[in-house]
Amino acid sequence: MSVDTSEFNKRIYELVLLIPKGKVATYGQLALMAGKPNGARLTGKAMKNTPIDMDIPSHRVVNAAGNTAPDYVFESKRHQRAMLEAEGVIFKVNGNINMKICKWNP
DNA sequence: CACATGACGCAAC
DNA sequence: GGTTGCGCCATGT
Repeated sequence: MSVDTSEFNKRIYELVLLIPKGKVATYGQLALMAGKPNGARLTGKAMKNTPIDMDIPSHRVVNAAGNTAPDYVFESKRHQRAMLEAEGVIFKVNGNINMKICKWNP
């Protein structure tokens, strides 16, 4: 267990908390901000490790393609898409998020 | 200790 | 412009 990983996850959570409503961030984006240019996969692991009990809007984190995560990680059913839509995130007809508009730009 | 897997990203086809 | 393959880091078997 590298201590660095723990710090990384912590940063990821902080960043996710900073994602404004109606916007979404990509794994690569968060990973880059957290100090891991190529740690996109680590971001995913970090999220998976994050208990939904917290106030972390993990549903605002999507992949670069604007595709939402599988339902099994969200114990709260497949709410991710619904929640995002409720927050104003625009989904394209194919089911992907319109990153052009909804991508978080800090 | 080596191989396989994963809420991924980007380059190439 | 959609699809396929390889690469990235960390963890699990």
